[in-house]
Amino acid sequence: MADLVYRKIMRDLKERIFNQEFNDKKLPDERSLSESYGVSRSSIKRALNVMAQQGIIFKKRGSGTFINPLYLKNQSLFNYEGTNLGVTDSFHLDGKRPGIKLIDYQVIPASKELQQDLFLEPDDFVYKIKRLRLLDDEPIIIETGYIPIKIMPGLTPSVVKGSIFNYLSEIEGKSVTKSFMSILAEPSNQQDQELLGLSDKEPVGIMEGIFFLDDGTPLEVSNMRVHYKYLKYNTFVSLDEE
Amino acid sequence: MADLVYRKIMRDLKERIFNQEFNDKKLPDERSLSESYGVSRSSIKRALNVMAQQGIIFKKRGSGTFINPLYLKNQSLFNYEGTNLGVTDSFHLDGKRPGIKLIDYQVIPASKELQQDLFLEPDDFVYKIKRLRLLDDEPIIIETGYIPIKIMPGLTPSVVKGSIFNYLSEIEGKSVTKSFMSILAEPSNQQDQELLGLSDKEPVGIMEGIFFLDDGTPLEVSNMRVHYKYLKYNTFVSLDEE
DNA sequence: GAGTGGTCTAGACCACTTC
DNA sequence: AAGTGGTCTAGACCACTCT
Repeated sequence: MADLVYRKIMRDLKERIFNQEFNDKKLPDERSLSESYGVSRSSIKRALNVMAQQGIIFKKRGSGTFINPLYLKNQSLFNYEGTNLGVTDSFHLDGKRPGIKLIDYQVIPASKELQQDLFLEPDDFVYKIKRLRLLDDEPIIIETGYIPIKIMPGLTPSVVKGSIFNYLSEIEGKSVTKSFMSILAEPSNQQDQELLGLSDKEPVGIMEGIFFLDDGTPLEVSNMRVHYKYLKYNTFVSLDEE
Repeated sequence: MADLVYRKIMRDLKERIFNQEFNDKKLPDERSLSESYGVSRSSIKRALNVMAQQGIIFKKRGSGTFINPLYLKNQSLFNYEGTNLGVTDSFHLDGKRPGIKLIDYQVIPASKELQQDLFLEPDDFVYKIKRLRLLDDEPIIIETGYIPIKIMPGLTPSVVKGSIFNYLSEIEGKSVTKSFMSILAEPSNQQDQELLGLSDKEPVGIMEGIFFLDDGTPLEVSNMRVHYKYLKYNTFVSLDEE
């Protein structure tokens, strides 16, 4: 995976950009890069395309390829890219210690809506998993997730106290790489206020969506009510399609 | 632009998917598609890659290419993709009539922070444009934007009452295709409550970020305080890099 | 006109899944 | 072993920018 030609070139170019090797903010043209790396122009293009999509560089037909000055000044922004899929993963920030408190865990019949979203039959069952996520013992997210039992028949309360996505990839070799998400905000309700320690004037952010396995199977419907101070969704949007 | 081979194929495949032509949720293999469309396999791959990135299909090495069932059931979701760049554009929803009320419009020296974000010199000036955006006369967004005068020397109050991005593309032939955005939420302040008609328990969503021209020039720093009922940011996230 | 990125082709070979 | 997607190459030709 990591030894693909175009990935090696990406890594190297990022490194060189970081080291200010191209001080006029302009990269060498594709044909030169192709020659100096000893690879085809297509592979160079592929590397550059991915980097352009990540916002690291801009390509301008007829004149060249340029470094996004923001990337130099604020590289940390670019680490949020593609953004938080797993939640445990995205909040390791600031050296704080993440924690999970299990609030509710049961197996229930899938509702109509869950049947739709997870592509289940009327007699299928799902785990309902409600957890409180903490950062240095401070509660920040109330997370309610629904996972079909037929996808994870071996799910146990002890697994649920950790990262389900990590369990999936380490133990079952399945990986979660795609999701639909909606992000919105609401006044906090009483439960939010109790569990997250909010006043009645403080809101929650809501991230709800569906997570998919890499083969397209919908894995989980998730609803996260986030302490508003911890809701920050960073994204780089490109309207090109490729 | 619209007559590229891989785009034609994308359009046609989407059409055929929509018409349920592939009722087993499986697309023909790439080599067959290549032959039946009379194009190279690379062009097929390109079309399929873009569609996979959009979440319309899933590719599974060794077994085939499959339609995301959510796309069939809920195609509307996929129209939000890449998501709101221009703001006027993204709120035409529901047949409501968008409006703009100009609150403040002046030219000021660029602050340190603006100099950083917009790559300006210490003696550069920016327009400060504060507008209230309406939907059917109901206020929904307080938008404060900063644009360097040297990029748009001809900006006038009358332009500012409409879509600046449309003006740019129609009159000056420049297009805005990329942005960094952060999305968060906060309790509303007094001005939010007055302008957006909120109670003190109702929050605002905040979308702040930088818009870029397609050549990489930063065009605008924008801060939008959104009535919480209208904040809904939909996104399809893929952790693959391409 | 020279330089640079964009699109497309044709084909070799690899990696994974399924039978 | 056959089928299917993934990576990579080499090269042709087009479209835009610069001067």
